[in-house]
Amino acid sequence: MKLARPFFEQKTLTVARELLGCFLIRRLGRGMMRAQIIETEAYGGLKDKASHAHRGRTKRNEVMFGSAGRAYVYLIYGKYYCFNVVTEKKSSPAAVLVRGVKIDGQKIIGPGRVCRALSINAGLNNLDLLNHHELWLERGALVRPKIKKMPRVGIDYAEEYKNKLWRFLLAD
DNA sequence: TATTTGATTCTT
DNA sequence: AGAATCAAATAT
Repeated sequence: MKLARPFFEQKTLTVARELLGCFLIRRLGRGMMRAQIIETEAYGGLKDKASHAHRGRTKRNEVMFGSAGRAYVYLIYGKYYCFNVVTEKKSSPAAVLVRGVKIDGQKIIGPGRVCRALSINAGLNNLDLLNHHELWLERGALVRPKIKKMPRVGIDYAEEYKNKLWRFLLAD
């Protein structure tokens, strides 16, 4: 079942937790890929010094200021793409980064690797995941999975926000 | 206009 | 431990 708007409008930490076990579906021509989300990170609001939205609206991050349920895709280090899902109401810029998935039983760890595996690039930035036939999200199992919390990766500059346990993983 | 940077990954 | 690589953010 496709995830709907109210799901994405929840608090970012809630969405980050509840996306674990859900499926990211990618359709490419005749082919279809089904990726189970196994690792996420929350990037919340204007205060979070690790968030792209921390210093206000820019060309890159403007999607985070839009409606929940859209894709925020950006290029990092000139080489890799990162895929995020926008959360919360329009006035509250926030997103959840998908850091790891499982496709056909194979773990793909790292946001750049996830995008490479699913052919996600900047052309998909700002697409509405609720109303799209090439990329969308579906609910996982109804039972609550066991979840691990950890500090986020690659944000040493984020001062008092760098040790927040806003990284979530499915416990194996 | 010029310089720096980065929610990473791969090679040495 | 260091390099790759570039669009966008920040500094000038």
